Amino acid sequence: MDVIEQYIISKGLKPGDPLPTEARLCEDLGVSRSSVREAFRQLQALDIVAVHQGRGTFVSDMSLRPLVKSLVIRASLGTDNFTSLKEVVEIREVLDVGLARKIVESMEGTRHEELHSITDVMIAKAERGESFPDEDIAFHRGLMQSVGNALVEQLMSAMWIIHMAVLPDLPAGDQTSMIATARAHRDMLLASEAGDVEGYEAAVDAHYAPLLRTLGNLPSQQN
Amino acid sequence: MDVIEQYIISKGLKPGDPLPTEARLCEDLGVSRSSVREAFRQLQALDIVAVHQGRGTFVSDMSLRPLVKSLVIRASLGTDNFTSLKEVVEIREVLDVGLARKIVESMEGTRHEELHSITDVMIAKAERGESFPDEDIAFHRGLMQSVGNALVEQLMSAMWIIHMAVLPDLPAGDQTSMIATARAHRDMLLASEAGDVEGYEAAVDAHYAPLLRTLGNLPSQQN
DNA sequence: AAGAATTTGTCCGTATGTATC
DNA sequence: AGATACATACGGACAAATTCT
Repeated sequence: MDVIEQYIISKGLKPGDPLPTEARLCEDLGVSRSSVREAFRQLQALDIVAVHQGRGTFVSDMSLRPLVKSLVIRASLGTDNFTSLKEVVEIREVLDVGLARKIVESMEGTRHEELHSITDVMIAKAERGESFPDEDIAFHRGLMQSVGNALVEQLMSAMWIIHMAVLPDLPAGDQTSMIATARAHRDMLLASEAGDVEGYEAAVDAHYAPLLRTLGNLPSQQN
Repeated sequence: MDVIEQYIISKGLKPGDPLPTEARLCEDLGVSRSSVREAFRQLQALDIVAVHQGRGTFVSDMSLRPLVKSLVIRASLGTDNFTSLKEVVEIREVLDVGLARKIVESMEGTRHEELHSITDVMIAKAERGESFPDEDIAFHRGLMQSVGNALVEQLMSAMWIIHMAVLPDLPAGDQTSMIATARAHRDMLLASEAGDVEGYEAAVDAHYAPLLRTLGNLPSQQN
């Protein structure tokens, strides 16, 4: 495994570049095919390489999918499922709050039509009693994009995916909370465009409040 | 792999619990040793299971070590190494800023002697021109502990380990920056104990300023 | 369009190193 | 010290998928 890693780094390979075949590596490294395959499997699990039957093995894009898988399982195993989920939601909130200044700084004075239409759809759906997971993730992704940090973006998306994987159904609970959540999104957008950091932080609070209240009160459940 | 995951989840196994032996799984699932081993290798890479020769395979603690490995390689491959590293440092900063209110809230009115002695050592070392990586990680870990979110703690530690793995040497650069960084740590602590959120945020800024300046100005380098 | 070549997926059998009792 | 249980490693064979001729 380490040898292959060093190979990728030393050759400066980029995602998509092909790696030597299993047979080739057996010769070069003087090990059996099983060993090469087990090494590739580990790198595959980390999304460092991608293996395709009949084609070969390639450098992958090293996404945060492994993190998601690991944390989803972890959340499914905690004494009560909601402590783990609460930690994930808190990270989401910490990222939103921690990026407040950067986001407001880069959004101030602009107007993002696509984000506005997303929040409009959110509020409309909430008033009809529908949930809006797709709009939710799209909104947060859009906000994060403005800071120009790919890792932050992926981390936020990862936490959101974990969130939905552990608790697929309700994003908030009753319709009152859903409408409040939808409006909080709009308030976040408006505050950022207005350059109002405090307003943005308050909206983030309002955004997570109903969810955290639900998680705090909910009893434990077995899976 | 999925079958084993489901096995862990359905049986509600906790870290340390033993899994069936490879031979056993071969029979139960009707597959060969190689397949079982390759599945275990993937789960091992994700730190979901731990394999011990001569003893067996056990549920592991699902740490964020896989994330570290993945991001270290990613950072070693970016067009210039410092864009990746800068993203990691920015996440550290976002976590510190995003946790400001929670930290100050839980620290206000208390006095953490061990954290004070850490910052004292930091400042002393900085004035002697020595770096202080151990004290640095210990300090941030100690602060994070007060919020009672294990995931946040691990995420912060992971980012710090990546940081040091990619840039093992200088934490800041010249001695002036090092002293400023050391003092910023003390200011973070004092502000949190005084319940001063704005002061805490300012100290966080001062803490990361020299580092981000260095990263922003440094030219790219090959590994 | 058919067949050959390449490459990964799976399986089997055997021998070896390691930990536990 | 010996026996047992278990993972590690190797080599060979065939199947399945993809690509090339």
